[in-house]
Amino acid sequence: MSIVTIKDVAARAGVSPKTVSRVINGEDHVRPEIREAVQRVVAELNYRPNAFARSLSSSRSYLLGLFIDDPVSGYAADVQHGALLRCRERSYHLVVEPVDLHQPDWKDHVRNSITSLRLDGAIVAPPICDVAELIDLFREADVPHVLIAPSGEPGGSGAVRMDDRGAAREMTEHLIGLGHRHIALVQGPVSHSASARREEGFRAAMAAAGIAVDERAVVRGDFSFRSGLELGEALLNRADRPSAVFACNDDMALGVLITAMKLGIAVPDALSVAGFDDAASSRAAWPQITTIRQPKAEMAAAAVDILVDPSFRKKDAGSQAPLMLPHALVVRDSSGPCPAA
Amino acid sequence: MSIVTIKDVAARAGVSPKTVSRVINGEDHVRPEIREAVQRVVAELNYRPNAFARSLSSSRSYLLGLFIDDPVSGYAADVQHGALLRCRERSYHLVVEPVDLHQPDWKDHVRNSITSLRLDGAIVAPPICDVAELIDLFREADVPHVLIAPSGEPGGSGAVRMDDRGAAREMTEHLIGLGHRHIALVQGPVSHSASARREEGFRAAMAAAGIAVDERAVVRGDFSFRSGLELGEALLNRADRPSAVFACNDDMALGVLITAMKLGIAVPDALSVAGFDDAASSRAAWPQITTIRQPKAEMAAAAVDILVDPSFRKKDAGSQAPLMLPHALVVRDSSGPCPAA
DNA sequence: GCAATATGTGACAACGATGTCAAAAATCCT
DNA sequence: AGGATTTTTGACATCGTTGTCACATATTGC
Repeated sequence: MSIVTIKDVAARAGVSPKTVSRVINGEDHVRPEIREAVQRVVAELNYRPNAFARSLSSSRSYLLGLFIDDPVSGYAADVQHGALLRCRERSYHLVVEPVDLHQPDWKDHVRNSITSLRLDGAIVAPPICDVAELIDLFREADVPHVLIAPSGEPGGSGAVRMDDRGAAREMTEHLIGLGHRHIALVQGPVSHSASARREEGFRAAMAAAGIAVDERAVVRGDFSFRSGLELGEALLNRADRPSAVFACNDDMALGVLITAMKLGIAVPDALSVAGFDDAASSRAAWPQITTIRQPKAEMAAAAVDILVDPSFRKKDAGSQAPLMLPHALVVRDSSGPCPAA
Repeated sequence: MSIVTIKDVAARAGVSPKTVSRVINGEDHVRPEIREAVQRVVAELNYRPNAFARSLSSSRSYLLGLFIDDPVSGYAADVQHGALLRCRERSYHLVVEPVDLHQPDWKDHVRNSITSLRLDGAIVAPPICDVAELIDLFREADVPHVLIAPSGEPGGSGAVRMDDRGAAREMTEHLIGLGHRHIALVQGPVSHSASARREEGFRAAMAAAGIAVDERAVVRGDFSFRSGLELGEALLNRADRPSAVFACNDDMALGVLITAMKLGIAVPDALSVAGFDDAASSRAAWPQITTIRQPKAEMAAAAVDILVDPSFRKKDAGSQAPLMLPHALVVRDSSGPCPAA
């Protein structure tokens, strides 16, 4: 027989299905000897509970949804991997749901996966963790959800984040410490709320060092390689070009780096470039890019923990402070002493 | 009431649940007027069938598994995205399952998802689509499965592939057409069966042009950026260095490109570099890398189609010829005329 | 107009687990 | 020892859908 059911196990072990169920789910009130006997039979028969039957009957789905804007990005891949492995440890499953806000029916897709799959919880990645319309969908359906690096205080939602402000400040201090005074900032898009926090950190560090920010050297990209290319060109062709560029993600930093290369500006000798994210591209560049390591996988794993942890399911969920995970400054070869200094 | 069941719809429409079921599943034998009436009620009540109940009852799970070696790679992301979107169109769901052959219990994980989730089908990405032990797991469980770009003729399994041999041949011909005679080949790892086919294509083109292959310039990497870096260094430091390097994937091509840059060798003026894959890195490099566009998302989508198509479920599944999807030569800036020519 | 066939429709029993609750067994008290 | 607990166990209903099969209603052919 190909498919082993709980009844088969029960029959073989000489107990009722319910008792087998108890053993499987690690519940109390089973005599140790019986528990062992059942476990032996489970192993013998190689029995695996049918996830659907279990979900149907228990009204828990053992399914978590990961809602992502752009599932092809490296950021998404890291987040997904972190969530996936933790789900596996907890014997949950993960369903990845791309959310394309440009499509008119994106809400239907989300509602569909919520109700049809009866998700036990949702993880919402940036930048869509800041889309109120989306979050409301989870609220309405009463689905516990954790936001990764959201903008504000997420009332009623769980949240996991890193200290974007502090990290940007550290990076800026690193550049200042190398003697740089004229530092450009390549901002991220307004839609990513982390952008604003990184800018804050940058300005805080500059202010603390008593350096005035050159406002014409604070420009805004869209986190794409291409925008880094374009903004780098604008920035580096100026007569009084900055001696360092801090880009708010690695793809843009790479764009700046390559522009410098095209223009014959040596990095890091004539120009320092810093990124943010520790994406694969920052290591596959030459020179390798100094950056901030974001705990992407760790944040996702923590989000899984929060959702799976029964204590989170209580009513006072929203009152818990957002979990803050540590980042790290990764100094590589694209940043060096200021030539003028 | 928060949860709408099929009974609610049936009651409101004045028919039996079974009839509603028929409408939902697009079955025959429902009078058009009734069908419409039911559909109206479904829309009104915003009813979504409970996926678990449906699966339990019908013994179809509407779930496909995607088995991937390294879920963080860009290749995986593209494959996953292609599969995901097609699944959505077909109203299936996708479960991503990382398979880490280094972990002793990888088989358990796979078996677990097969039996516990009752997968309707499996998609197996390279390189693990060539792992017989894994494929046997699907055979034993009688799970329809489609391999993406497998090595040999997959007896009993479905397959979707591209013409690696032809593509490599085209790329080599492109280089030869630019006047190159001394062309290096940076091979992929033996574990990736596509590697061998790409080498074949390379040799075929060279032979057809009557050019002898410099065997010392045929080296093997592991598809990583780092290996491209190292092999590039070995290749380009030789006295009689090749005028063109054809790397079997973009990451390695990027490694070669960056080595050339370090050594002060101008690309494409003094050296042409070609890649394979059309990964993001090939576009985020400078100069942008000439490469082969692999139909990654398309292969994945086709795999979904095959699995969902009932005709595939018939016994003669294996007899169908593997589906071949078109690639494209993408000429960008890293390849140019041979300087010596 | 009356069999013989199609075509709709619904009752009912699965699917394989868990929740509830009551019965049975073991343990604890004087 | 015997009643009061506590712990362990299983019968049975249930989750929300679909498969099966029988029935009711149209359609066809002669």
